Amino acid sequence: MHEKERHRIIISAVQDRPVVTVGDLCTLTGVSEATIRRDISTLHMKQKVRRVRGGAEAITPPQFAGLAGRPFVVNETMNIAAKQAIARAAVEMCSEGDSIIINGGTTTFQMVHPLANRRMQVFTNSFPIAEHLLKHSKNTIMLSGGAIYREQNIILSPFDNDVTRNFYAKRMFMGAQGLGPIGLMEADPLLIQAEQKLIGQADELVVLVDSSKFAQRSSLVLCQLDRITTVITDEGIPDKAAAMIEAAGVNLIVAQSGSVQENEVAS
Amino acid sequence: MHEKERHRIIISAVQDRPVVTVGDLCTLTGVSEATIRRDISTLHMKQKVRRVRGGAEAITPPQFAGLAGRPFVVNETMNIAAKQAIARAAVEMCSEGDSIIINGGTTTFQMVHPLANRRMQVFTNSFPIAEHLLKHSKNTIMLSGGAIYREQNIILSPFDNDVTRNFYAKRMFMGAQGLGPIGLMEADPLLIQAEQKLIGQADELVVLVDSSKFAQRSSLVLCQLDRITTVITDEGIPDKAAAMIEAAGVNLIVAQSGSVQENEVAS
DNA sequence: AATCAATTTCGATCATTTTCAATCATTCGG
DNA sequence: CCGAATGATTGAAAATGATCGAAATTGATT
Repeated sequence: MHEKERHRIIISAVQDRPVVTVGDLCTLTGVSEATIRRDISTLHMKQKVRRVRGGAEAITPPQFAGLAGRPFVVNETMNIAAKQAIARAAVEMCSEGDSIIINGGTTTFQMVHPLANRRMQVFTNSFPIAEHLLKHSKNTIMLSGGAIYREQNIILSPFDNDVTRNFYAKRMFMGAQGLGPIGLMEADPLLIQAEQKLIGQADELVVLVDSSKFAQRSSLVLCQLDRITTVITDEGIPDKAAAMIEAAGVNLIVAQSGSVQENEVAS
Repeated sequence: MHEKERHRIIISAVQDRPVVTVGDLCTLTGVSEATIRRDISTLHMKQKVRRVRGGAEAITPPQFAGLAGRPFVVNETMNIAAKQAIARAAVEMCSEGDSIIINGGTTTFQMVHPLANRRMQVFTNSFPIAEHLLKHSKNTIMLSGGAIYREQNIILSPFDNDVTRNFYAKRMFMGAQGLGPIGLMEADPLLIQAEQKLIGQADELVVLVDSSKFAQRSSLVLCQLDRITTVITDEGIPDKAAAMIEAAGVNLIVAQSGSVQENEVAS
């Protein structure tokens, strides 16, 4: 077995498991411990693996624990105020007891706080949203089934999910990557897939986008403008975009991020 | 067991209970108390856990206000050692990369800690299990869809769930309320429903019951003995029960909760 | 409430085992 | 034959487990 081959094996092995021992790699490659140690040493120099006592581990810090499943990675501190105002306006559209669908995303996640006092039926494909509502509210939570995608923080199934198909709601709330004359745009194909499974399960489609999204362009178009019932955004929306939305016959709600709205509870 | 692995297990363990004792961690990892203390000490330095007398606790204050969605409230501090030993034996049945199904329950929940070091495919109907594994392991998590029942902490759908139906696994692990000559018994109809949806999706059915369960009787029979492949229990099992199980042609594994471990081989 | 005894837990130390790094001999390919 | 890579050996370093006295907790009694 050649050196390069062993290196590939070692790099591949540390991906699969948190740590690989020298002994493991010996049986895996069939060479002596001394050689494995030399390999680990050179790979450590090349920053390909991290050398630890007893073997090697992946270079990625073992802090993944906070990364996945957490609400959202250091939650885009930008626009957080606008997102919260938008989310609050979205929740205010709903009455007690309503059934709604919330598609996963950083903006829609902000809905969990105003939802804390409600008692509604919430269907979502977002693990963090379900988790938060489960722990901090009395809403009924329904979850779509499937694999949990750590990066996007959504649950998605390659199969048709009858739970999804049988759940009908008054409104579906979703975010997006961009919103333009072409329609609603998304960047991640996985998100597209998730969203398209849910669209059509609700009477109204409500889109939550902060005003920066009107400048964004993305290659993937999710649906056309006239499929949208309502757009909720913040005060920064350009006049042109507002005109475009209203021209398409879509309701436009501009959430006041600054101060007074109705009464509010901080959760 | 490697140092890093132990650290992961410790970090994982402090998540679901206010404090973990040194003894718990010993049985969980199979090393001596001295080593556990040293580990806690280093993790304390790294701000990963807080060191307290008797063991360790999570660095985050016990702010968990939500009553539901919590792993399992104060549920049975009793038998916790036996349950952990049983769960550990269950995980040791599996190899890296295996696909398994874990049915929700207090005993099966203990499988999350030994699973922290694994990279397997885990399908579950338990929100707490999914949450823990998502945050503290690199396993692939698949979740069944449906409503989240707060009391039982499981996800259940009134509809047929194609995700469930399409997921096939080598083994399914489940707990139970009781195990007698009549078969496997459960107390809650909701759990029966959830379990019956999953049985049949795996080649082997492994039942995790601590020895107190052999005395329990319940009105609802889930399945007959011969449907079970393996029973894992603790040393307290009555001879009569052991005879009954083996007479039915079911494998019986008695997990040693206290001390002795066999040698262990990764991979 | 205060004190004392009994139990548990901790920290330090030391012996044992495991792992490492350096050295040297051997093999392999040119 | 040379040089690079590998394997083996050995003393050093590190990790682990066990032991024991000290400190803390518990709870029982006065």
